[in-house]
Amino acid sequence: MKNLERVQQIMQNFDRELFRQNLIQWFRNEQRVLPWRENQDPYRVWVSEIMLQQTRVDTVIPYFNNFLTKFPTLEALAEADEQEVLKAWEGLGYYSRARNLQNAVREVVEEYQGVVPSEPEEIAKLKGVGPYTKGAILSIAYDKPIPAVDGNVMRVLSRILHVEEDIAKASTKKLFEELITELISHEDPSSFNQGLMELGALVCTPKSPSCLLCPIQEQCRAFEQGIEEELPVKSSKKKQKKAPYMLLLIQNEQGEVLIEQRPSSGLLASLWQYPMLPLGDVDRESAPHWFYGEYGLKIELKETKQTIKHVFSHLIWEMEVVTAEIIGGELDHERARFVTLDERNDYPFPVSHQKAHKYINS
DNA sequence: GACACGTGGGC
DNA sequence: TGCCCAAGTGT
Repeated sequence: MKNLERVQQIMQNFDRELFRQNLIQWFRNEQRVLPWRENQDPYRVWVSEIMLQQTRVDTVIPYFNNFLTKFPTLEALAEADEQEVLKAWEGLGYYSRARNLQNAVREVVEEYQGVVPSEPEEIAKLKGVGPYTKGAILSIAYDKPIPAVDGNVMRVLSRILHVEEDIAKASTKKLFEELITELISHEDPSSFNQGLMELGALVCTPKSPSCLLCPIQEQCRAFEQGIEEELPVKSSKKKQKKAPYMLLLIQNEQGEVLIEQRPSSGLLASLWQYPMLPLGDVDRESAPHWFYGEYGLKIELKETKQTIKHVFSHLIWEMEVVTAEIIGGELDHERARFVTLDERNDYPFPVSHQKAHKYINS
């Protein structure tokens, strides 16, 4: 069935105006006080929407406040060093968001005279601004009736309208965008979009939704049938692959520790870490030889500490932490350097390697 | 369409 | 413990 046809089928006998009124009224009364809701500044809305991608509100709040203090304007962010931006993002995860945001902000400053574009076609070209973020910024900052479909919206609407399509599929997201296009309030698209998300966050939660408190209860098809817990339908993801490493803690005579910068693309791009070698590629016995070839330093393995386990969304690192002593050679590596423990604090580290900090002798 | 891309919290 | 999740995007 074509989407348009499916949309008509779903929307049959659904009172859109009642839905809009109840949702918007509820949002105006019940919305949380959040730092990015102080005003409609497109820059603030933009930063918040990027940070909130796949990330909880409670986690984002302190990062948002710190980020806006360090980079209060588009211009301030455009002029900042990338490393400084990554440091402000340290611990938030999905670090390409930070680099894409800064790139896009630089483009707005250079190509749009520092004004965040209010046209869908223009804002959609910016790096890191996908269909969701486009709709969120345009509706919240510019009051434009554009859909902003995230996980909340799909969950809430799948229940209210009884949609059984798998929300893990991209095609289902398109279906919801078309549904929202039919449903969205043109009077207050900002409260409508935010209301849908707020409802998903506060009432129509993934587990044990609070249907008795729901402003849309009388219109909810899932509640009517008592199947709210069965929706939305979502196919499960596969589990992570394990990747074993040896992580090396190496200090020179001054007590400085060896760190290196990760490649500028891929996992944890441009962040810093302790040298780490993939076990399996290299075994424990040949590790010093491998290390000499890579870094130009002759080392001797000393003490084996604990193994750090770090779970990512798609893989698991198991890092055996080993201290090593320098017995010769000279550091010869593009992206590696010795730093004092104080200096180390200025470098953005992924959480996985922050876990190794405590094994350093200081 | 499928997979890479982080982290911390809840049960 | 392990799995699911939380305001997605890029390739």
